[in-house]
Amino acid sequence: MVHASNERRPTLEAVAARAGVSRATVSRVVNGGAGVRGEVRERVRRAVTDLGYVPNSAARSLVTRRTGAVAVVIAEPETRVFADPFFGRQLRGISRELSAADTQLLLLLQETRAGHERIGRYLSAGHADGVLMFSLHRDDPLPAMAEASGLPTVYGGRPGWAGAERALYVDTDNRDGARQAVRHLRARGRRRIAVITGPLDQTSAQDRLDGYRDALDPATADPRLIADGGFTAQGGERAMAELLAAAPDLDGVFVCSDLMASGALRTLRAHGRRVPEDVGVVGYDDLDPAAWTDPPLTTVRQDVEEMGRLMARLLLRRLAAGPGAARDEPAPVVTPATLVVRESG
Amino acid sequence: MVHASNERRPTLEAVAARAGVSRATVSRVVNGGAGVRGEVRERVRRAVTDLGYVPNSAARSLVTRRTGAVAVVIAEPETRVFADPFFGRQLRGISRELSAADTQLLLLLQETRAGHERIGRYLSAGHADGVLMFSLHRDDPLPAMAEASGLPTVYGGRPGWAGAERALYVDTDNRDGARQAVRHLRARGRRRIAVITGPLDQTSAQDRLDGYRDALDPATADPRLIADGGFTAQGGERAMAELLAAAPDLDGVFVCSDLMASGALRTLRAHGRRVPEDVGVVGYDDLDPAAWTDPPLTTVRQDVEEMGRLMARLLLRRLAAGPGAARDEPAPVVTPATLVVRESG
DNA sequence: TTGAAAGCGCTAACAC
DNA sequence: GTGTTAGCGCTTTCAA
Repeated sequence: MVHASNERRPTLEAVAARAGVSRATVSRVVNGGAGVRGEVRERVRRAVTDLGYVPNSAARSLVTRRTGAVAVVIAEPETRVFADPFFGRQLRGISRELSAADTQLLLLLQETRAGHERIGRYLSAGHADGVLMFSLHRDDPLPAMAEASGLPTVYGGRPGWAGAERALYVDTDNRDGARQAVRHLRARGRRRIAVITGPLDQTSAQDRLDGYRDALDPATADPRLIADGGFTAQGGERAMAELLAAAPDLDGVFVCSDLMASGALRTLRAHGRRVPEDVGVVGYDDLDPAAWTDPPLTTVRQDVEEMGRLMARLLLRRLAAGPGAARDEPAPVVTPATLVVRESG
Repeated sequence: MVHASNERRPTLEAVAARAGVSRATVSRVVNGGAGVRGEVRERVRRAVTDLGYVPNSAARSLVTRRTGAVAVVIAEPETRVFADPFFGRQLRGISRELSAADTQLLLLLQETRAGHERIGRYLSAGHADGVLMFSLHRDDPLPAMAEASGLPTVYGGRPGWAGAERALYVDTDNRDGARQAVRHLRARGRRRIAVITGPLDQTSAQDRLDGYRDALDPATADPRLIADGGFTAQGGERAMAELLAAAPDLDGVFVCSDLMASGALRTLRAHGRRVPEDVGVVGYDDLDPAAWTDPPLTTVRQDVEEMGRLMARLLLRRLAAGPGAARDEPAPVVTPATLVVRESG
């Protein structure tokens, strides 16, 4: 049944009238039908279908204090969100897990600098039951918004800001992944290994840099071998150019995301450096770009979709437990990283 | 002021008590403060701040029948959404326009085949005041969901399904853009011009194919010169390979999206065809990939972000007008397409 | 198993 | 200007 936009949608009342029962009974049927005689239940169901009744969510959540929705807040400028397959993959994992639990995903984009204000209000206004946030920077105002809203929150990536000790999060072992990457380059005989990092106010970027340092031969450490690529393809392109200028003799580079690595490969080709003959390249993520690059990228695999799934699962568990449940409290999860050897290094 | 998750958020009542006024007065202040004495207004504002009061949206929209939110429904598998910069750009335009109107953007992803059911329910449940949809296919069930919800809806791209005559939409002149592309190739002396299309159950893809046919020398038309690239980079790669196999003598190709063109260029390079010397390539979109390709891509520019803006503006106008307002009814918008000549063809 | 009634937090007449 | 009051559509005791 279709409703013109100017006629009001049917209410419980209307369904009740049509089925010849009370509102309470209709409500029971709509919410599963427990404790209602089979025959009556069928009658009500028919009335619901006939009228095209859909419960009004505002009314419902006013009394239940539940919305059945989870907000995913994205702070990055949308350009990055939609350019980096990382976000899409993580979101897919989240989306799959939430819809399995019949929970709606609300994607909130913060596009202006002051946009976190709006997002804070939105969360505090009770539009969602919980919050998922990822790719946060050190002084991001969003965690405070989530905190103020009082909503259960799960972070993607270990939080780096002060006071986040008790925060719930899902991350991979970035430091270990980076170590594997650099050890691999060394094992292949590379002696002068550079790194292209992400923005260092993100823990994932910092952790990978730390791992690089861990695995490097201390004798070869050199600040000129470090450049920030900002986790974008163009940034990777530029950072690679900077590295080549500052250290023309480099023979290996660990690039902290596949997207940046695709940019770095472009620069290397433009400069006439052969990969892997002249320079060995290892990326990070093992997402689409990795398989497509020329040559195919050796990289560190993290299961991004699974991380999204885990984030959602953690949050759903928190929500199911209720606010007071101290026992069976979920804990942060750190997933492993694995080196995937292809042809670039 | 921060609220622990187990204590209830303050209500109007609480603010009223603290400020020593009635709920109605607080409500007035919260909604702009018209008709309230300055002194009282200040007192109330202080109470609001002290208590960290944020209006409960469920209660509010229950009575106002407004949510202050607009749903953007995305039907494509998320992989495509997050791989094609087209979506991101359009979304950015939408996002900018909506936030200027203090309207929240809700991104709804349909990830399972049956996901439209959930989305239909969500829309009908009154979570949003209006709907934005784009990139629809001919037999997509989503428009029917929007229709059934009774919410004002604006489409991105001319609707192709039956009964959409009165639908409101924003599009570019795809057919004309395609004509420009092909005419350009012909003007550069190309005689055997192929086309890589999008999925032909989308009007944008069909219109571009029609434009290709319009501008082609009828004598050179040949079904072997047409391949479907599905609007993905991998699809473009594959389609280009098919074309080269079926028509090795082709000397030009019009690729109906930049993303597919990036794939096509890879294939051409792999097959040893020089661009533009051996084969001229023209893309469509003029988004990021165009500038990055090697060689830089000649393409047809459409202002995707502006199209997003226009979609939002159209919807907001509809919403402001109210359901009954027949006069000043907004009409579909078709924006122009312009050829941007670079080096690929 | 079903119904009556209270009330979630807010806005909007209407009265003062 | 400000307060009183009646719902918005739903769930949920509590009685029957």
